[in-house]
Amino acid sequence: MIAALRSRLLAHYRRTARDLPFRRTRDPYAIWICEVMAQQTRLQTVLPYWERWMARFPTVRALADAPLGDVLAAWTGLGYYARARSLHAAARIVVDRYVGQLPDDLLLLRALPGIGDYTAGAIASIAFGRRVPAVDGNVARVLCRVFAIDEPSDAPATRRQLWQLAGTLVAPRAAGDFNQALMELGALTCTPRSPSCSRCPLAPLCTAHATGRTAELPRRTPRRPPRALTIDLALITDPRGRWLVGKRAPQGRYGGLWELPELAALQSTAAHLVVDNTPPLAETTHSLTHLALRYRVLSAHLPRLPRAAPPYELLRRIAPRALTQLGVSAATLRLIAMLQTPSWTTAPIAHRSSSAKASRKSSRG
DNA sequence: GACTCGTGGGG
DNA sequence: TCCCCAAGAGT
Repeated sequence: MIAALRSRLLAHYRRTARDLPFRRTRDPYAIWICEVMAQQTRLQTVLPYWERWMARFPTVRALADAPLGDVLAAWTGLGYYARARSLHAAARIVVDRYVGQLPDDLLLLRALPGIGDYTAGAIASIAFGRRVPAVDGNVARVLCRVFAIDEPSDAPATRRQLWQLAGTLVAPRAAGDFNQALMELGALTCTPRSPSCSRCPLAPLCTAHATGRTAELPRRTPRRPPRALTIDLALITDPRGRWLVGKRAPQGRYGGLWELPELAALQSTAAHLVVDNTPPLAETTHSLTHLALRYRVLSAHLPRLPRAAPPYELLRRIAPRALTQLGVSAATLRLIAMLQTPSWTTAPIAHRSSSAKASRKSSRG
């Protein structure tokens, strides 16, 4: 069974594997960057970011030497910004402790910030040929179906079981290919809904397929509905057309990124803040996994630059065009575009939601 | 163990 | 339109 699974999977992979740019390198750093970018993010989304990143920060040392602000700017739009902060911190550790060479040991990799069980296994197997498993969402789904695992795939006990199982399956002399093959099978063939069993190399071995249960496996635990949160932002323009912007403290949501300051933060520190009694200049909704944000941009006035106040560690005045070159969130990019686009700002209120496909990809650089 | 942390593609 | 869920990690 194990031998058949390995040989079928590897043969299928070697015949059909996508020609992805990061599969053309064995540079552990390049693979590391790719794996971190791919956390909870589709490969298709990652590709252009990875290409730009490798040109901008070609080596561990280049990354370690760069200011965090440059690193966050390169991450703008990718989400989960703690990944960029961890990557930067880890690069400095690798330079200080390992003379710029990523360690080839699973536990040493696992100890670096931003590298958890999956990423450690992926780097160790793909970049260093170690015989270790790497269980991501794809692998969990494939294994739950092939072995008809009935418990929710994200339950801790199930996850332990899946890692143990994957460990016994990994091909001894082709661990990197084996792990990638399992992931690619989950991404392209054994998909969450309507899997393509007719062209799956594991279908003859798959219990879910044999028993007609591919639709109900893996079992999923229901997700709680997102909490609604309205955040009012201040647009404060000086005579030179610069905007007051804040740099968020490094921890938490959007940590280290720049944005229009939250009204509440300014009110806690600025005595002479005046908020115009007019409709919002722009308004947008922005959905996170567990949060439904609603941003409103209100026109306001402030005679002097206020002290920084949480969640901001810095407040500055800056030209809107320059703001888009700093580390900002996708939501901030969209708000900037709305505030600068005549057809939006001449209307009483500019409305856009994160699901409005027309609002995608503003100008950046 | 339960939460938090982004964004976008696809059904 | 809405919902699901991505080559997860940290607290």
